[in-house]
Amino acid sequence: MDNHLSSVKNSCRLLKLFLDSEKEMGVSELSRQLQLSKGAVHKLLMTLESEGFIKQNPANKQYALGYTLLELGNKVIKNHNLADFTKPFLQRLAETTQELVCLCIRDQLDAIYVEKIDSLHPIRFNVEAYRRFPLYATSAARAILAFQDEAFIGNVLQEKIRTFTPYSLKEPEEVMERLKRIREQGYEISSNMRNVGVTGIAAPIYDADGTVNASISLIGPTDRVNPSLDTFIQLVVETTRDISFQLGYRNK
Amino acid sequence: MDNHLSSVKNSCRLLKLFLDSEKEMGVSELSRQLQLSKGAVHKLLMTLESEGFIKQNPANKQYALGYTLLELGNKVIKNHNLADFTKPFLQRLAETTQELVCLCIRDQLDAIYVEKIDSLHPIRFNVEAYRRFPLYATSAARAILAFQDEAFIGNVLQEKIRTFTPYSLKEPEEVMERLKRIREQGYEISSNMRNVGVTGIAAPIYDADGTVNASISLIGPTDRVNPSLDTFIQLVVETTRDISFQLGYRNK
DNA sequence: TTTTTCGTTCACTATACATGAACGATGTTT
DNA sequence: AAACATCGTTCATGTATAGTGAACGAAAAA
Repeated sequence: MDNHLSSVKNSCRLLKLFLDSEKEMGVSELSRQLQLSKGAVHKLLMTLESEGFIKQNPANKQYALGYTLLELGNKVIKNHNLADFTKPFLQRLAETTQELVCLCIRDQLDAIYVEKIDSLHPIRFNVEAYRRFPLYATSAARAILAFQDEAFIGNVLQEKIRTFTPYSLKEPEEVMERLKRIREQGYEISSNMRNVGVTGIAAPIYDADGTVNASISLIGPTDRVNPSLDTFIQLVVETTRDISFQLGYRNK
Repeated sequence: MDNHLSSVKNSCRLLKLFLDSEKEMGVSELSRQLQLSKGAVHKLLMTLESEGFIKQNPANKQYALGYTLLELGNKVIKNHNLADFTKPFLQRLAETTQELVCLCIRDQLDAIYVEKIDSLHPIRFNVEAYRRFPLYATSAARAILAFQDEAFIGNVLQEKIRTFTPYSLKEPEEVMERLKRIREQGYEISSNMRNVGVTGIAAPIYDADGTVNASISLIGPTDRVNPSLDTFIQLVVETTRDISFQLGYRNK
């Protein structure tokens, strides 16, 4: 808060408000949520609109996100060569297992699915790509979190833990225990924690220097995943091992 | 420039610089391009980074776009229901023609492809989605531009015209003439103007109130498009007519 | 080694920003 | 229809803040 540009910070916060809103928003609503005067919000919007970051609907004077953000977001993926690089591996894994396969990365204190191959089963589970979620929440995320240093894990777990189902992990200690098991066995498997009836299998991707900032996970209905559990685990682990090797990681 | 927030404007300009850069950028380079002091740029970057809009590579201290922009960009598509709505129409058109089919929209003074179905031919042409380009540059864009009011068209054509091939339109008068023909025949067809050896066929989508802000285009190698030209034109025009009708547009 | 260029920090002053009230327009309630 | 509420937008004002430019150590280039 100290050496930050307040109006820039406000504009960032304003833009992010649209992430959790399904509709357009007006000056008054934004000013309430940001706790800023209407005049200030209006000026923010005018500036952002002139740069294409915001778009006003002439019909109802309400505001929405602008297409320049689409350009910028697309550029982020392009810059992220890990997604390109791992795509063939994901495709092969998806083909042999016929289940949803995702590439998950860490960004700051959050996890994001940046690539996925959908299952072709008529009954299939889906995840939301490009949207942040907590690093303790899914198997893919925990497969990354497990290999961060202690201080970082402490940081993540000190915020109030969000639960998604009655089976979600609730206490930091539960998560810590799970992370320990992930480190021991090299992969994570969990059911019902993010969505009931859904099982995920995930394993970490190592960089050349041995750090973990990404993982691959296989996600599907528990009924269908369980019968092939051992094969699926092996396939996921092998895939991440291959990728890590290609990235220059050499397990002693 | 008057009632705009300068630091917000600077931050927007800074972010956009990354669109035309293939690599990460440092404080000095950004400060040169923005004509701002290094100190100011550094403070901008610190603020943007704290909000996830920018990411610093610890290895070389260079900066790149952050994943929050990925979230925001994705939200823009979700909000844009025209893309969802037209997708089935696009898919049908792509299936019958086996060529690249795109949905193009207008945003301010630019055009953007917001949806596309790739051709399955081994030899196929591709376009860059989610990236702005001038409204006079492609058949899809001109199919939109032709139906804007005169003042707007004048605005677009008064900026220096960018050419992409030796066959691109160079003079405002040439464009105007072409737009007239589009209005007369209801569709646009052009070859070699954006890419040599490529032909595009495009027709406008009308809103319920009769305004045009989107178009559909079929794009492919001239050798393959020409033999079926008349059928393709008819199919494109019919598709846009169907969509316009569904949107509530009633041609007298 | 020397020299340049880098990212980062800091004190300082002009100025640009957030405020809060007032405006007309729009839409809701009585 | 009339009264009311709420909307987006505008504006003058005083203060907090943004941009400057020099100085720093670190890292690369010569």
